[in-house]
Amino acid sequence: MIYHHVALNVPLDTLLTYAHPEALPVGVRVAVPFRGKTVAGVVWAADVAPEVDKAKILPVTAVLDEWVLPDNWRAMMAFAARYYLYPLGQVVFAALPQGLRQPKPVALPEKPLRFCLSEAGQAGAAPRHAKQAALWQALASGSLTRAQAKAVHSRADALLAQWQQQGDVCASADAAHGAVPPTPYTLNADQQAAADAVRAAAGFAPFLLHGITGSGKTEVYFDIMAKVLAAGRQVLFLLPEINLTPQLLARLQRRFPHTATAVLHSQAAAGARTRDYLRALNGDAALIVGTRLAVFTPLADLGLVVVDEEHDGSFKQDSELRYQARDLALWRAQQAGCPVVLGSATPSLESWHKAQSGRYTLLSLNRRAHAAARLPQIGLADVRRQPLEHGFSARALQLLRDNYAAGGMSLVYINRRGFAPALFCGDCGHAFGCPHCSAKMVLHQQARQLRCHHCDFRQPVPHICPDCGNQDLSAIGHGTQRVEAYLREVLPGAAVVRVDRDNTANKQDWSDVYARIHGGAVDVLVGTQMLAKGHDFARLNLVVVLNADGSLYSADFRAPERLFAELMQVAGRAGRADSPGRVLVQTRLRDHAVYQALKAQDYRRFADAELQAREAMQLPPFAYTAAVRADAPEADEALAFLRLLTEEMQAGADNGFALPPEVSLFGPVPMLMSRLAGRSRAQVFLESAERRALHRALALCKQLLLHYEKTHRQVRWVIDVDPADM
DNA sequence: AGCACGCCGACT
DNA sequence: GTCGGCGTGCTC
Repeated sequence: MIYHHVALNVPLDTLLTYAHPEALPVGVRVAVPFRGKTVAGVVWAADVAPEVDKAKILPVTAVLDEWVLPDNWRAMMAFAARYYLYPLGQVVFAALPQGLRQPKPVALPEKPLRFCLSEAGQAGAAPRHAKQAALWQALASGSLTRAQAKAVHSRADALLAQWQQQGDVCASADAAHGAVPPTPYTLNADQQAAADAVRAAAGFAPFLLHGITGSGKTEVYFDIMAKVLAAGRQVLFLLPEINLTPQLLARLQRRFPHTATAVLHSQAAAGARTRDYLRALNGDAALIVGTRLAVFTPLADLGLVVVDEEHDGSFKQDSELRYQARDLALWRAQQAGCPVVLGSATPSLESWHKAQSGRYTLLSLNRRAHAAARLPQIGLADVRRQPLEHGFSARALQLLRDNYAAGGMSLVYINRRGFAPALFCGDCGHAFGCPHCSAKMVLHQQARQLRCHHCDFRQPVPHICPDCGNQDLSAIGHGTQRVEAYLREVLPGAAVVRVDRDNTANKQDWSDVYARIHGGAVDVLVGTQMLAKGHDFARLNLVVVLNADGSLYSADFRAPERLFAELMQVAGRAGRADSPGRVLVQTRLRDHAVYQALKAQDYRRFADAELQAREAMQLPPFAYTAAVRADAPEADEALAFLRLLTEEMQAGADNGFALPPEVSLFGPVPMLMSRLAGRSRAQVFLESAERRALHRALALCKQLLLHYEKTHRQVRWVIDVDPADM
């Protein structure tokens, strides 16, 4: 019997050992018995010396597949497990699509047939019928898969069969790489320089593409991708969920019509995801486009990585395996020895710092791609001493009225759902908090409910104060619903549409609203973050931002960075076509660096000032950080649990758990939201200028956590490496 | 994570 | 006497 280490989907830090008559290839999926059930596993090592009693070792039930997960993919899994201190088996299963997590065989998808014109076909004449001629033309310019042909002509199946029989069309069963047509547009000088720099790169080469909104980053990506695809290599293209729209996919399809494309994101159907995953593994897909989870796709021959909107928070997974897809994408590019392009109008300070210090090559697009499109004018309304009408300054109202009168479309941006963010007793000051969280309940007028936006607890709106019996309860502050109601009042006749999670829960709702906006049937949009990203609204020429300051009062040092990126993005919604837009931001902190840089639309100024402050405080990117978080049902229980850990590490005595001298430890402290969904929460912060020292400290933390969790079974804990927020 | 094993209170 | 509470430990 040969012994094998097998990775299973269990929270164990060791691999389990199984026996098989012959040595199995590493990376092959197997079915194995585990606790009386049959589960899937991935062979990690063959011919190992068993560390456990041989009598306990069970035989492999079945070898599932004829293909294996490649070595470079397994190396990434091992890296992620080490870096994020997460059990290897669970990393492996987090990286597999649902269809490969079950102990069932899965065959590689058949190589899609590609159709092209035969010599006879090329010599012959195109059909007269216009639609048929279009398909014929498409076949003449390069090979098409069945699906691609169908996109050109709905009855492509029958036509292909007919033409094949006539000998005009032939089919072949390979080539993920069809012909890459020449670039259909002309890059401007900045775009060309950026594309040339990446095209000239050999081996691992990281680039930061900083391009203002509308500067045409996508055309630069496409131009670079064209070269790599034409060379027959694979491209991994990552983007935030919100940007992975049918519009973008259609654009890719138009630009690379003959390239086999895999689309990987959480919304994709399970079967399609497994199929695309395996096509990428097998080299049958050349372009792999997707959200953060696509970074785990096994790839046969990676030649380029692109991360669009690299600053976007959605690249960080905030549960289970807490990975940062942008960082893993860089690791993959390094492993594959290929260029990686990170693109953004407002890069993360981590990436900007690396570009400034020369570790990344900075590429800048400083002009809007369409010369006619001018940058929006951004103004600040100081609302410190102004009386506000339902949250609006007089200037904001005037702009909205004028724009409506002139037939423009406006966006009122407010980062609060609901009617009012809080309900108070006018007499005794009682505030209605969530019974399960340390947060105020939000008033939802239409639903006649108080709702907690953190745990979704709901209760009917009370009419009397539970403390003093007073009936004078007042709603404080403004949410989207209240703003919407007020705008209908002051702009009679205007079509006011609210877009937030409450009324746009599903895709259908959104596409309905989207269609109305594009049909020109909307005068004023009221919305939250949902509206900030991804979509262009041609008529939109005025953006009013209410009450943006909130996050700047928070203790999170990344709040200004995020607010700046968010406001730049919202501002970019205004006037993207041919008329310059106007933006008015209401603030009580007009002198804050965020607003001054926003007004000047000067990312560099903001980033450089912010980096100076970060350096002075020894915060990221000048230090590496990690958080150890715990939660438990009882108040202070999480705090007490983490104290066990920190006391051991700071005891001074050499108990084997002493904190390395290069690492600073802060806490434990209750989390900002100290109670969530009925559990108390606390965290410890670790920080070091040296990554290795930080990881040594985390390894000690993990040992202690595994030890103490045995006697504190109600406590749950997580280690978050490079946490995104505090 | 699950799931079985085990050692103490309230029931037939 | 037993049924079952969930503390403890293990999974190849």
